[in-house]
Amino acid sequence: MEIASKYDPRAVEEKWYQFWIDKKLFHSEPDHRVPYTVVIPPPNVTGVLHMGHMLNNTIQDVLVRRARMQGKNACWVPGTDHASIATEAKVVKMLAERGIDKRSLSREDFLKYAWEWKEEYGGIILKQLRRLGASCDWDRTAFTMDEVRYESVIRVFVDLYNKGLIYRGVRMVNWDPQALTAVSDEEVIYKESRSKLFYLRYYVEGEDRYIVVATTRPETILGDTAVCVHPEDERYQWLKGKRVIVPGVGRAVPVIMDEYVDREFGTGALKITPAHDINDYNLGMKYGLESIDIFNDNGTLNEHGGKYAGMDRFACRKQIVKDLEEAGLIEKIEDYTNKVGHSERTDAVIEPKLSAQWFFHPAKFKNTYRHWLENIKDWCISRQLWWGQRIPAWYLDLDGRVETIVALNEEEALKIAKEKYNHTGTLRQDEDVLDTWFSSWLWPISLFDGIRNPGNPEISYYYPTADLITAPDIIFFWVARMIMAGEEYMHNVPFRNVYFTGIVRDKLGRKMSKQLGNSPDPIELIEKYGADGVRMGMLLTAPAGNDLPFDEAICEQGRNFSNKLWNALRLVSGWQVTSETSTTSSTSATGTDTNSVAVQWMEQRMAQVLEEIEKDFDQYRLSEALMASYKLAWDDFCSWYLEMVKPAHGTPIDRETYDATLSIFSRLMLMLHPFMPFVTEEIWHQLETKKLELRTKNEDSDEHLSSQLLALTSNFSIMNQHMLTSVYYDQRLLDEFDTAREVIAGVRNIRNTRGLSPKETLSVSYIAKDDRFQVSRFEGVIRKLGNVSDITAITEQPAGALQFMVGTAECYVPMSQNVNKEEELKKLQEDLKYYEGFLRSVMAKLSNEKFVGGAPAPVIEKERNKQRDAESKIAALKAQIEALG
RNA sequence: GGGAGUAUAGCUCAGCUGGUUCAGAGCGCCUGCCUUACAAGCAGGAGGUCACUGGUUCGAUCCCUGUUACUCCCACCA
Repeated sequence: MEIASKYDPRAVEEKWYQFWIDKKLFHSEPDHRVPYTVVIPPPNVTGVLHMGHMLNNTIQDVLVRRARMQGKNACWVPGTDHASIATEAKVVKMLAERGIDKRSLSREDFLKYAWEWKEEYGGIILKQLRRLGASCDWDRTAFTMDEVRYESVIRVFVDLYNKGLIYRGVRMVNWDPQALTAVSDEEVIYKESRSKLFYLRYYVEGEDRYIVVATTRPETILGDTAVCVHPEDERYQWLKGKRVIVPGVGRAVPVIMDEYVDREFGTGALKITPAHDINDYNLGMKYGLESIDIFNDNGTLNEHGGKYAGMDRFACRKQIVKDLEEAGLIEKIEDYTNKVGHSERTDAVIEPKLSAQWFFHPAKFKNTYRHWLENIKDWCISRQLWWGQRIPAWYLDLDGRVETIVALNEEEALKIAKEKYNHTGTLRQDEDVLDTWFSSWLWPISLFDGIRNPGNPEISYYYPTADLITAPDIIFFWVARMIMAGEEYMHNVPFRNVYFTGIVRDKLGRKMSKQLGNSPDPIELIEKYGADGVRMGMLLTAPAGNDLPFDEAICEQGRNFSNKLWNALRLVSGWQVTSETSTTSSTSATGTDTNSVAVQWMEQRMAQVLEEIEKDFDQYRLSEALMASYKLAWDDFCSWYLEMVKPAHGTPIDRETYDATLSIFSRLMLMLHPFMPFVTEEIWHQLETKKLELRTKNEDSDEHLSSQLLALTSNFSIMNQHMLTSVYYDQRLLDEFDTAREVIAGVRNIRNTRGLSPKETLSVSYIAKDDRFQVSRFEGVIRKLGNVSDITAITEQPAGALQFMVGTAECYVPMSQNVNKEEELKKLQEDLKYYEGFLRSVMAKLSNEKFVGGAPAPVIEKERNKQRDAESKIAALKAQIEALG
């Protein structure tokens, strides 16, 4: 048996992933089984794998693999998102690097470049997922802009338009001056920032008096069309009906009065710039104010900026402040902290801007999502980009007015134009594309072609999906909208459960991000610790819903665990098996009795843990389930079971125990497989091969048959074996083992503290106070693992022995040499003190009449038991102290 | 400004309907070991006023009041 002592994940992982792919084990087709569907939250097509994806996809894979092993028809559909803003930005950048200006290209040429880019870099993230072991059905890989998804989006747009849920209108939108597009409210992130509050003087027209107005954005005075005060504000009553001069601009604007103004803030006077602030816009509408847009799309000042035209908005702010100061129009400047909206995608400061956009009106879903969407607002779904689904709206200029035609394609649009307006010329299609979320909200439906082809066998079978695993920060972007689409088009929500993962943070609690550079490269981690190790690291730090402070050390723990399993395989593989059957074997005193009780115990223990794990999975407590499996494998199986049945050096193991061991080991691999797919597949195969070799060898079957069987085994995979289910287990046997374990630990502790060699055989005697102390079944185990020659029940405590307690039983280890009286006494005294204190607290309860009167009988009985146990321990300790002293 | 959550060992977290799974786990730490599967290992061990305060109760980590600290979501007052 030449097996390396260090497990090498690399070759194993490559081999088995290819095997799974070759055998098409991830592929799913509708059949008679119960479906278990998961759709991947599609990552950006341009993205690379980061730790958030690792977590998210590991969880999905665990659930999918487990469901598959439970006999469900598991279907995990992968795909990517076209991410219009992010991708278009990257393509623009790439073109710029090649010296090409986007504006010099036609839409078609630009899209050609974009597709090229997508083909080249688009697959990366999905390839990386393979390294993680993700068992996605790659044959179903989708893209939000592929034919099915593109058409689905267009159909939905047309349909919603016809239902009156989509409209085009001029509204104040969040403008991203870097990406040059509108973004939705959800895509604006407000960040606290230190800024200044400028107090500006607005002189009253034709008078020397002035009013002071506070603003954080002095450059917007160029677009001022009014000043507003509270109608009941005593300070400003004299301004009623007057006009004031916008400082530095010279324009006279009216003073209006509205309750909107907060009298406490600033000076209680507010300047109104309807084109550049949503609240000002509303006031402008109310009072019929003029709206002066002073910005170009890229955030520079336009012709309304006068001498500032062409300047960037922030440069302009500086300059205008300087100019106003020189003109004596600034009263004062204060430091001020406020929140400034930034674009989620580009981080540019958002500029409120008036423009014509398309909106989706979700009011009809208000009741359904009251708890999520208290203040539901219309969703701006158009984006001023080329990369994405182009809005299927065509415009027709008819004698000065514009008619809008929404249709599936140009041909349809032309037909409508002809029928409705008797127009036969060309039409102008809307230049904008749809928000990416407008395609992702259809994902669970469009993946199965349920939009274009309602009621098809796939959508009927796979929808609704089982679990959606996603991050909580896209509840509004994505989850809520998917539910809306599901109800609108499938009359059913798209998933049964939503599992919200935590946010991956670094050790300092900071969110992992590219800018901070605090995110490890997942692929490097996999190279270092193996995919199984990294998966385990992710899962152990991620109790459901919590943020996970990621620490590489836990991947190391995962790697070590793989190695531990690997070495257990090495051990078991090396054992020689007796040719005779176990019943006639009489190899040693600690032989088959010990082994058979060991097997019994391990079986019970597995059943017990299996029950735990099932409960954990029911509650999606994956890290608990993994931890329970980890302890079962490491502590119970390796540290206890294997040590119990391990044959003495150079001696063989009996056949029955060996078979049982292989079987237990193999089943352990099944339990662990969803968490650690690679190492378990490898070990499982080796174990199955071993089993088969053994069987065919022993039964004298012909070699041809056995090689055929072997070939067959090599075609099997652990991943579609049947997952174990919990069965009845014998709690009493488990309890007895725990007693034996404590005896062994007691003996080992004595060795450790007294510096005795593990090779020196000791003997143990005990005084049991009641039948809770049962060691007969596990005597052989105690002998073997404690290196104890004999275990004797006695009634009198022996002289010159060291002592420890297991429950209420006193255990003694007679010493040949003299024991250190001082030290032993000290130990005993400490114990005595503890139990006396314990007894006091118990007695305090029992002598409290209110307790005895008020507590239920079982509780009182428990207290009485505590009292009895404590008293007997105290008596025993006193006797020992007496004997020593 | 509105709402929600969290606070338990050095770290990350379990702890179901108040009382023996009530003070736990993993990692880390300490001590001793290369015991022929594994030093990526083996054996043993130490660590906590369950944030602070008051209350309910025979009894509180658990229920209630308040305080403090942190986190998240929503709104966005110039």
